[in-house]
Amino acid sequence: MITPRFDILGQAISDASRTQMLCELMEGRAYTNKELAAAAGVTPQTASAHLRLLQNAGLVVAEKRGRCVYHRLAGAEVAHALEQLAAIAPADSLHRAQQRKAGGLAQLRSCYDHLAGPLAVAMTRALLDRGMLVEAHGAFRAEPAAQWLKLGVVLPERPGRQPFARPCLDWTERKLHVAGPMGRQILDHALGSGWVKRHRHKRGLMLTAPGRVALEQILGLQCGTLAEA
Amino acid sequence: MITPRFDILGQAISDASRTQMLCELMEGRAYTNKELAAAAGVTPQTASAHLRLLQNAGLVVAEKRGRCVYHRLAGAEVAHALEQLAAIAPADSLHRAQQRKAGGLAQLRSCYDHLAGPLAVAMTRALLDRGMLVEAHGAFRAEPAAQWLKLGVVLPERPGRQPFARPCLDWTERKLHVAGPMGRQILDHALGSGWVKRHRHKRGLMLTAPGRVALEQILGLQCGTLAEA
DNA sequence: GCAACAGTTCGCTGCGCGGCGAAGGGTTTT
DNA sequence: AAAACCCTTCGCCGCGCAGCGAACTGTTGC
Repeated sequence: MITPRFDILGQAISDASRTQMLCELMEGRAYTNKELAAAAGVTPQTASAHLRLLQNAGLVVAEKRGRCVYHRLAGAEVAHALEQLAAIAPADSLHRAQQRKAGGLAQLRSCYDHLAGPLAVAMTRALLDRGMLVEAHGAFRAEPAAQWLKLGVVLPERPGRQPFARPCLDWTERKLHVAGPMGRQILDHALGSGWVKRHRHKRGLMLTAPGRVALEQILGLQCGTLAEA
Repeated sequence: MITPRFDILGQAISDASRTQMLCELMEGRAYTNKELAAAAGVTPQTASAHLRLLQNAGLVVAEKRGRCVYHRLAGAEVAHALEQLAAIAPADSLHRAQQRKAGGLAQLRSCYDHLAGPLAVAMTRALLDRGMLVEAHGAFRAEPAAQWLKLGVVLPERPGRQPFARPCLDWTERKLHVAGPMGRQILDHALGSGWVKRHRHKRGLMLTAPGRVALEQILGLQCGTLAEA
């Protein structure tokens, strides 16, 4: 019988501590063992064992620098597959409720290599409303517009094999936002031009004043209230 | 922290017996407890426990009829997610070698609701070569052609939200073949017109003589040798 | 009614593995 | 050199769970 080794992968994500770590890593940044241990609520030595397992499963890669070891997702395919999985995973209302109570956590965050969170969903909504994006064949097609450059997006000359603007289902909102190369360009540009900044210790991103102005000018987004993260 | 309940899903697919069952179910047919138990190499009572777990995870649904209980995948999303998972799962050469030795097993089979296996890959290859399909944006775009009707495919008037011809990565070959509504239409037509038949006890599909002729006429496929499954 | 069969429930055993404390490399700082 | 720090390895405990045999329910066929 034809059986891909689901079990290795499945075993890797079958544990609550490991899924916590993976969710943390979905931010796209590299994390140390200690950080991930704290995120999962276990001791460093336990986290170490988990990370080795994730490494063996090919989900995570490690890079040693000085006395620290930085862990990150093995690649975009891994992030993509985890997204897909999250899409069919049972939504647990308990978690969502408690994260709302925690106070607008993660209004804006990064999802491996692109923006996510309610604000990213709103941006996508605006792009669709303005006709800059068109949903077709389960993908986003980008229409030529001068606004794209203002968002830091350079449209490709000809369609590539991979989707340029891939829809990604937001974990919290269960709504689509822009991933793929376009999503990456937008995130890069937003970070580079200071529209958003990474929180120092908390997870997630922060929309700056210039960013708020830019999004309002370019997309007509009223995100003043959204930025109170 | 935002954590979808990966763990429930992960636990469901973390066991080798359960993954065996899931792979069996990926054929798209409904199976009894006993059949799945045999496929996984465990006793019926063990399989029963596994199936209840898969049911709770929302991956499988059961339907009682007479004294038999028929189990099937919960839906196309589940099949799709499992495909994605298989794409990043480590390919174990051991299994592939032993299945080759077993004698051309699964030259043609069904992958939930569409054709898969080497022959399906060859068909897709032919469709691409003839320009009936074009790969773009990570999806297949269908070009109008009279041949489509001969394959039982009715092209949609306008692009839908979901991809009409979705590429699906074959587990064994690691090559693309056609899934999505188009894939389903092709499988339905192939079964309806007697081009392929389901094996009585073995897994997989069988290409019939009329089917071989049809594929050669329509797509120029020389699949005489491929059909020896 | 009885036998045969599909499926489930129960109780038990044994392995696997998540978790931590203690101890052992390495690296950076004082 | 010593202290502080990050990470890992080792050994141990305890839970969870896969697996089976035995027994039970429900359905089909004689």
